[in-house]
Amino acid sequence: MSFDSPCATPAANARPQPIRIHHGFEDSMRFGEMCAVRCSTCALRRVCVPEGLSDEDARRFDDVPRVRRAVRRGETLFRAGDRFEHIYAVRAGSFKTVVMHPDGREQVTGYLLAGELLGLGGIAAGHHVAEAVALEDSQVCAIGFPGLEAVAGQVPVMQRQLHRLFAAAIVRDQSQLLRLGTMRGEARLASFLLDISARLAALGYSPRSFLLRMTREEIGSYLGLQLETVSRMFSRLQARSILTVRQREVTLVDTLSLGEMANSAA
Amino acid sequence: MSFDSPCATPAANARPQPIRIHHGFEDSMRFGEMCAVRCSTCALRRVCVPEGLSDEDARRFDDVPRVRRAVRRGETLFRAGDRFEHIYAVRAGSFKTVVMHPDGREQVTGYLLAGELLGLGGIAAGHHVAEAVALEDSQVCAIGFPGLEAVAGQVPVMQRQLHRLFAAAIVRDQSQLLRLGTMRGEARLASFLLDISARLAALGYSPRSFLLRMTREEIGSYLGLQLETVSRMFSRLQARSILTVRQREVTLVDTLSLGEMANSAA
DNA sequence: CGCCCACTTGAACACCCTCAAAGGCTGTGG
DNA sequence: CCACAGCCTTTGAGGGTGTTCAAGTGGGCG
Repeated sequence: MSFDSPCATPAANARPQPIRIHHGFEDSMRFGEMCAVRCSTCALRRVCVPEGLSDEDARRFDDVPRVRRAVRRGETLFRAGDRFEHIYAVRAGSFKTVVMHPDGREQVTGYLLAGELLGLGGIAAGHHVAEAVALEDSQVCAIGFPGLEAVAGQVPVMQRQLHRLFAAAIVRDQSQLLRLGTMRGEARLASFLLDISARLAALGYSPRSFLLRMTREEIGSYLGLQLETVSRMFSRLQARSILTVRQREVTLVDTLSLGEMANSAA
Repeated sequence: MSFDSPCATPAANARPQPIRIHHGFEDSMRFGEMCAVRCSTCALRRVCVPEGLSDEDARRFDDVPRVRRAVRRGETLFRAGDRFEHIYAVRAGSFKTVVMHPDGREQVTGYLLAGELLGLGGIAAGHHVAEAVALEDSQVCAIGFPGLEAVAGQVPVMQRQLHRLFAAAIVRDQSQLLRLGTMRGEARLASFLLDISARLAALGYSPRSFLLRMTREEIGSYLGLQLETVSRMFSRLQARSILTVRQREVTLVDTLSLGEMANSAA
């Protein structure tokens, strides 16, 4: 987990290698490779970086040590107990975060898409408490946290953005708590699908048809259900013509009914 | 929700009024009253404020606009939709945070004790998403967030502490997600009680015997259970001599068994 | 004292889990 | 290219946990 790639020096620039990453990023890189990058040319700039940075501030932000890193599907970005040094911005692909129970059971606590931040919880104790696993071939920006803090201290608008992203993580967790605490299985799934749909839409993808990157078991863990229950719910929703499922490909048909289910008391 | 109390000018100091606040703080104040305070004399300093501040930094921190405020039991500190302006540090007493569902149901998402921060999620959207309600007569420090950010930008150790407190909120939420996602009702209650016990111990209170400040209904909402189920679980644990309950007064007897329950798969 | 609210306890039922079996998809190696 | 293994997914049946509805008790406060 150390950044010893020959490419990881701040001055170096990515030398693209023709390996396709999903989600249509124009540039690509070898897996395991890590390259210095600049945010000013990043497609996700409007998600990560605050609007209206002055040229000088933007330059200062680009000076934060930061490397891009490709993570293959199933690989872990960090594990519980790893020393906290970086936060990670998902650049392409998707991740799950998993918390381990003392007895070995796992709980999926997060499902992260492009533009979202990973690993923030690690600041509390100086080491990560969760594990982050790529759900597909993905890319992240690893941002050295001390450097980021230093810049945030000098550029108020950066600091504000950092805090907003912290808060966004808290709000995400809270809405997940709402799901687990008050909803029936069916409503949890409906709400989960609508949430993903909205987040994909915000990234410019189709909110109607998408590929789930988690297995039934992972979705179940995330929603506090068993994998069989998740499967049954999908079948039931399809039988009611509310959506169509084929393996992990979901197409929302009746978004209104889905919304009612997510918000209904029963 | 504006700070227009005559006492709320930065220079003024508290004029104690003999109203008792639980949890044994030496100084007290009238309810609804808001007074400027300094952290350097606060009993919770070691929880809120980082260790080893230089004198100069400590002075700068004390300059952050900040007022103490007494909140009577049942009163709300902020509501969902309120503009986000302050974060609140619990000084004495306890709070719950509640998220409202579109259909009117409520979900208790947090149970906050002295030294913990309230309202952080509001930064994300500029307004609060949850509601905070005092569970007993309590006191908070209301800290103007822009001012806090300004000081954090100048004093790295303050900034680090702020981030740590952010992260602590995330970690708290994650462990609650673990509870709701993987545990049976009984294990949830056991884990909840142990969590409270540990947090009270950290504040110097007895970890063995304490007063729950939430009703069965609120505990149930927090744990994703019905109030009847919570009541039954308490009765069952008492029948097994693992604890004793009388209304809201709980005494943990067999902490080992409680821990096993919280960590067991079944 | 009496009201109200919180809490307790019981019984029937619903939801979801557990166990089990079978079919489908994917990737690997022959 | 096919065969096979392994995992993911679906579906069924039965049982357990927690919910819902209902009634009754107890404590706190006016």
